[in-house]
Amino acid sequence: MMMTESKQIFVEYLKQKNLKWSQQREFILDLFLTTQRHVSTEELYLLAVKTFPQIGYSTVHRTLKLLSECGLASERHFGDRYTRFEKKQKGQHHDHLICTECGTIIEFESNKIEKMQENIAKQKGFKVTHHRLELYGLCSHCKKTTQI
Amino acid sequence: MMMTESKQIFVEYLKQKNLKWSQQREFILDLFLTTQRHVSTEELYLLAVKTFPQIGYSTVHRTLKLLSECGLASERHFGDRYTRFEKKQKGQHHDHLICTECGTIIEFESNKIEKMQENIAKQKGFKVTHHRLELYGLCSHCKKTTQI
DNA sequence: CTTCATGCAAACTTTTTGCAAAATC
DNA sequence: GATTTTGCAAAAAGTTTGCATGAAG
Repeated sequence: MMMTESKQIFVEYLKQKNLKWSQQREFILDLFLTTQRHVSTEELYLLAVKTFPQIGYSTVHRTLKLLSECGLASERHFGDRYTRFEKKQKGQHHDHLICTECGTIIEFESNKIEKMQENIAKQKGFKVTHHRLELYGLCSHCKKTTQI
Repeated sequence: MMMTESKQIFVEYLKQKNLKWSQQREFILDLFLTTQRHVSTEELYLLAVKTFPQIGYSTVHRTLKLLSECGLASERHFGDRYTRFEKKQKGQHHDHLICTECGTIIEFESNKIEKMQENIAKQKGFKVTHHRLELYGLCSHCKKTTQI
């Protein structure tokens, strides 16, 4: 079995909780790691079925929940009503640019903005633990094609 | 009938769409305007029932949708699975500080941050139409009480 | 008196759960 | 062999819709 760092974390988490390693769990983890960042359960399920036809929706769903629990994924909501799962790499925070036309999601980070956020929070007496910043608009491609 | 500016906008919108003014619609608009900013349909319905016992959930829901359509409200998702409705005042944009302990939501705005967002978007070729910035953490009150 | 809104209940959508059969330890 | 997982189907949780009745224009 190929043992990436993520897989080790997952295996370790399962062991610690007296849960079992399974073909499906390994398959879903691998698939999740190779997809674009922001999949819904539905999307990952549809992908999974292609190479693992008998797999169940709930298995995918429960595995994604497990991945969230052990810190490999985090759940996000981008305005539609799907829960999306994002890969979480240790210490790597980023924000999102989202194209409202084609759905493209680009990641970015800005220390300057984060500093300012801290300042604002301090003014209001808040201690920030995390944040979310999303810029919605048209990507370079859609900007051209939707011009009249 | 007391005619606030919001009410005029709503009445105008209904007229234009050949829809009717009704007791319920007026009541729900008034109630919505006097609540804290971020109510879900459920929350507003429960409030409404207190003084208008026979009112229906779907009436509340449909009225909130109408308010969104005519620009008096906008739909938001804050991570839980409720859709929340926020009052929208013309030209007034703001972001949110959210206490993860007690749920308090404080609004703020920062032109500096918005300028920086524009810069970043420009670098990536994006044309930003709107954005959302949420800072999660502990408010001044909860910061104290959760300290060990 | 015609058309639209209401309130109910039922349908939908997405997420979650119960359970018998199967896989893991 | 005992215990957990799986995949199904059914339940939950939130949102949306169809329809007979009642209100608005």
